[in-house]
Amino acid sequence: MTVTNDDSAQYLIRTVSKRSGVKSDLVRAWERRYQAVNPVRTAGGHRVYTDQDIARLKLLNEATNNGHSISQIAQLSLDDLKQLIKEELPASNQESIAELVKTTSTAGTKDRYEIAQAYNDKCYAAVLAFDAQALESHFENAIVELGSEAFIEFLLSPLLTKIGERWKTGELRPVHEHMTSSVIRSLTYILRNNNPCPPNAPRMIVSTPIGQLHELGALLAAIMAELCGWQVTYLGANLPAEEIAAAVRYTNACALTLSISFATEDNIVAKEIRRIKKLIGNEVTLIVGGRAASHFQGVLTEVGVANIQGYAHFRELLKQLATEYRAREKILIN
Amino acid sequence: MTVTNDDSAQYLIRTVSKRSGVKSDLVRAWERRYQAVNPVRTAGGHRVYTDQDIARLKLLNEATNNGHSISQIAQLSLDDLKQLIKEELPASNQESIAELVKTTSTAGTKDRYEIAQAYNDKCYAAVLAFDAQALESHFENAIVELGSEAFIEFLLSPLLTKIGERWKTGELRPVHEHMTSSVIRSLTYILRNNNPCPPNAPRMIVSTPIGQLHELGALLAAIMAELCGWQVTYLGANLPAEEIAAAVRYTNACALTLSISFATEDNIVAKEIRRIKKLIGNEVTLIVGGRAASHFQGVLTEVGVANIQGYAHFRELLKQLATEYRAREKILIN
DNA sequence: CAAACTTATACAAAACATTGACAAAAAATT
DNA sequence: AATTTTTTGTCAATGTTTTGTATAAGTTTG
Repeated sequence: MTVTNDDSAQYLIRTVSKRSGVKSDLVRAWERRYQAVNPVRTAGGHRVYTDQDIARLKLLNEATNNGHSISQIAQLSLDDLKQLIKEELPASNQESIAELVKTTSTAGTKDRYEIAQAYNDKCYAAVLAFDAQALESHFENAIVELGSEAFIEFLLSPLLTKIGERWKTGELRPVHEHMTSSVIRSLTYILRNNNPCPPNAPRMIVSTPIGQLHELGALLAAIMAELCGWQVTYLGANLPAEEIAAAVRYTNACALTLSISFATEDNIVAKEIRRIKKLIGNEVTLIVGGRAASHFQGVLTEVGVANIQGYAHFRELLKQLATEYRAREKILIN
Repeated sequence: MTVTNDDSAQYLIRTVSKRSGVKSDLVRAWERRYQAVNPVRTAGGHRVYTDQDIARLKLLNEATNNGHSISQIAQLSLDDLKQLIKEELPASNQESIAELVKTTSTAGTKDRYEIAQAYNDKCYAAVLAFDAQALESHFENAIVELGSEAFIEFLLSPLLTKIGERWKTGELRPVHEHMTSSVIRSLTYILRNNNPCPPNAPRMIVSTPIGQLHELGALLAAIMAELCGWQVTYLGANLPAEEIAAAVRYTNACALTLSISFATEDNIVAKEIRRIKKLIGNEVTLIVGGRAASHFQGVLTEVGVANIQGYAHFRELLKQLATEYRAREKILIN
């Protein structure tokens, strides 16, 4: 959440002073005498500071209050300053420092997978404990730390698979899945804002056919599609063929993704898929995925639908289709 | 996200000034000096603004009142501005300023109602056109302009009622409701962050009994409860009694709210309510509301549940129960 | 035509910059 | 221990920039 974007927010000296606790005059003196900060200037000459500068001054202030002489520490790096404070204050107000450390700690690509693994354990524990707040909090941190792509590939996708398995063994109840869906649904807001959808994005509908009550797979599909540059309308689970087809019509979608995660012995799902295919026609690409999709292989091949095989496959398909449809759009315009 | 849709541009500078709290002259100055907004012009040269512009100016006003210099923030995106305001709020002795801002820049309740009315029309049009993006955008702007409370009371609540009615007449299809639910679900993230839940908030589960597929009412209840200081776990629609009761147990919730918006002739709902009541016992307060709740008046009185009568009633009950449970908590601690 | 909008220019208060000075505290030297 | 020197926070004087507001003269709108 506390994403420090160097370009986005810049502050004048008054604000910096308020936030860092160092008086304006002193900020200037520290700059003049020891180059403690290097603010850029406006056309008129006013100093303009970044979030990092504020963090720096905050730490410098704390260090000087602890007895360090400003001339000696003014030019230290942010990390060195954090180290300094950490050693000095073992017990007291560490929240602010903890936050500062968090904002600047950048994960190397190497340990991303391990980080995701750790989050995975924490998140699953939160699901098991039915702690929605903890789950949301872990997700938020993970998105910041891993980035949207890695978040989905290394955390969300495996986690949902795990939940699906544990649900079958009876370790988790349906409510666990409902609660998780609810949390993930509200997360889509963050993910969407991290990756704003391009202007000419192709449209997609994501849902679940009637009888399929599990929406985690569909949610994952929707999030992935948005990250691959689609403009997704997510409808939730358990919708009859006519409704899904109506949504496709209304939005002029060029693709429809259905998630099937539960194998039923009746042939309702097969019937629904046939009806949907008939209603949307051949112009709209129908994609079917999910844990139990292969159980209905017969129908899928019958109506000519590729069965999605895992994360990478879906991603590839999404990107390929997106470029394809964008190209077609261009031709139509010209 | 921040698609400036020229079609929706419609306000002249006088209206913009009133709604945003920024004087007309200043609006023009901010545009001239810093390109804070880019209104379209009429044939004659008059500026025409969008809802987004209003939201933008409102945020800019708040930020400058918080000490940010207009030249530094004028070109930030809407999201960055929201972020900025959010970061400022937890800072310590700013209450006085925040209050001043509230009292000076907030539209009166009369104006608010009218503003909400305008948004209501736009939002309903977006629902009818099945335009999820437009709907979300309108909601976001409305939250900035009206504040969370008024947003719910004057916009969300009437809108959902309207949707329910139109659904019955056949003007809207079930998909419309699903799409709307989806948008509102992702909105809960904003609303939750606007009103962070207090540390000792009593817990509540919100859901819909089996057979009740409409979740709009439940969503509204969940959002309202969160704004009244509850820590809500939202489970979505159509859950069997055992699952709901399990969620209550897991979370140690002291209240359970069920929404019933569709009157069925079978007695499944009545049965489910009886079972739920039995499972959760008398320690947990059961609240039942929704358009069709009165249809089941018999069961409700039988198990001793108050039937919610409208927005104000529910709000009162929520606040009263919250203080009650917090008091009980205190006694248990001492 | 009147009300509201436009541009352009002007103006003053608040905030910022620079320079230089000053005194208390800390450190070094005698 | 006493004295000198350095460090460091604060302040004052003076000029510039930023920013909200105001005025004047012309144009658009209903």
